[in-house]
Amino acid sequence: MEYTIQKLGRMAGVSTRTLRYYDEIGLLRPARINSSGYRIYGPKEVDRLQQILFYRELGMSLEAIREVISSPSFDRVQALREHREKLLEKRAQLDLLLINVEKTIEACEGRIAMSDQEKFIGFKQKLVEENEEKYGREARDKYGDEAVDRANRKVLNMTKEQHEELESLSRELAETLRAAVKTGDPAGELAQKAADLHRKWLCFFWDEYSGEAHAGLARMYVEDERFRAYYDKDQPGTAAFLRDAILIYTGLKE
Amino acid sequence: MEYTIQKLGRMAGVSTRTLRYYDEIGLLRPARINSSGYRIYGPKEVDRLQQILFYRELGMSLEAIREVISSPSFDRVQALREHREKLLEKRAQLDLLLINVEKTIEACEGRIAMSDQEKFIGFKQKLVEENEEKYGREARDKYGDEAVDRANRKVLNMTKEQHEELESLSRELAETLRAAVKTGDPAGELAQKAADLHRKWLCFFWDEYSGEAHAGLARMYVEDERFRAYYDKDQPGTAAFLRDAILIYTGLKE
DNA sequence: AGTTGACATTAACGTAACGTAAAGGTGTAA
DNA sequence: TTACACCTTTACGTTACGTTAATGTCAACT
Repeated sequence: MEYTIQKLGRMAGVSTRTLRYYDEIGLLRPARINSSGYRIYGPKEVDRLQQILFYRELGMSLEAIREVISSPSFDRVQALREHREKLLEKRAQLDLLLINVEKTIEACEGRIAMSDQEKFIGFKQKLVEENEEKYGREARDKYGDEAVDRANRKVLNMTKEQHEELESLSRELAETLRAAVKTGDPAGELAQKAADLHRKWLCFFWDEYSGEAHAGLARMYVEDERFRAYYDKDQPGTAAFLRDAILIYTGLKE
Repeated sequence: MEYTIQKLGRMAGVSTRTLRYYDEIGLLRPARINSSGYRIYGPKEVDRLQQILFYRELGMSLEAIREVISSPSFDRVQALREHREKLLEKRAQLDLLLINVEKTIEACEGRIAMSDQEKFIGFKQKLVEENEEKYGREARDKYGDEAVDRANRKVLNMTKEQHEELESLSRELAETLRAAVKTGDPAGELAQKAADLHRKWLCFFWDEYSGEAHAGLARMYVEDERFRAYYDKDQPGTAAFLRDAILIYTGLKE
């Protein structure tokens, strides 16, 4: 099956300008040019465009997309599996946003209170997106001078190191918490380590740490059933366990 | 609670540059400037930023956001309810994309066939987004000269009229189909009207209509259990009913 | 045979929403 | 007092296209 630029655009839901731009930057070249200079796209281009749109949907830059799908080691099925994972992550984040908006409505109506922290839960998807952009380049640069370059510099929001630390911190927290819940003892070593990791994680966003605020957030995790359902979805009771651990950690257990 | 620019940025997950930009364009002004010229944000600004981020998440332009939330008739709770609806739509579209990626994986592995149309299911969210941008302005312009202006012009992808026609067509199709399913007769008048509406809807994207392709798409809706589950989610049996109606409509019932 | 009107082309300037860098003032902890 | 993380304004750069202009192509109607 062959398509002119408009037909392909209509089918895929993109403008002709977009397709010409993709041609211009070498991201998606037409299969051939007919005698009148028209761009003609074939089945291979259709599939490539689909791949491009998947990556675009996940917030990757066109430059990075081109590097990835033009790589000789590019594995289409593998890429699709990764898309699936990323789309699932995105949906989880969307669910958080939905909880957020529902809670905000109730807060507006004065039925519940809401901390400033809570008001921004679910907006952090950027962390995922930025991640992707960098991984594409890093693979090519093989952790070259860019890493060394940025190492000695401060960046506005977060340096790459901070970002990576945050990622590994999140993972460590999740693992520790999972193990701690199994012990069943919120005063135990593992649980207290989890509370400490949670404090460190918070300090990435807060920068004025107080035990009261920490404990307040912990209570909030549990008191609102919708958030609790989200946090408990892997292991029931996790939110309550973390709250108890934090209350002990901060010495505010009353 | 008061925040400096960086603290607010960290909490909300946006850069300081973004906050300064929002100040510059009058979208989010700080509560006050302290004696050193520092921007200080208060609780009202926190809430306003949250609103801005909700709208931004839904793809609205900053200009349109400002118009909406600065309007004297702006109702915060009403806006939040709309956010909820839009977020739910977005999640539904994400689910379609997930089905798409899963089907594509199977198609890559040669287990199933996939039409070119199917490959782009779930990428149409732009229709929703563009919609929003315009509604914001239209409310202000009161369908002024812009409508007249664009009326006589051809637009690359779709004119506003085409877009609106598509929207109303989609609604009409959904309603007709819902009523037709209740009759239970795919050869009946309502069902055939639904099939005709579906053909018109298709012609917005296809532009080369053929009964075979139409029937092929109809079969596809039903044969794949995942798509079927999606289309049947309001009323079970809808997909199969539509397929039967289309097979009769195209005279290709074999 | 001419005209219309939807399609296609290149070229080039415009735009949104910031990123990034430069040059410098502020606040506090060592 | 020196370091260093914070703040400021100014200004140019970037991405991913939108938009306009000027022009060629093609099938259909008159």
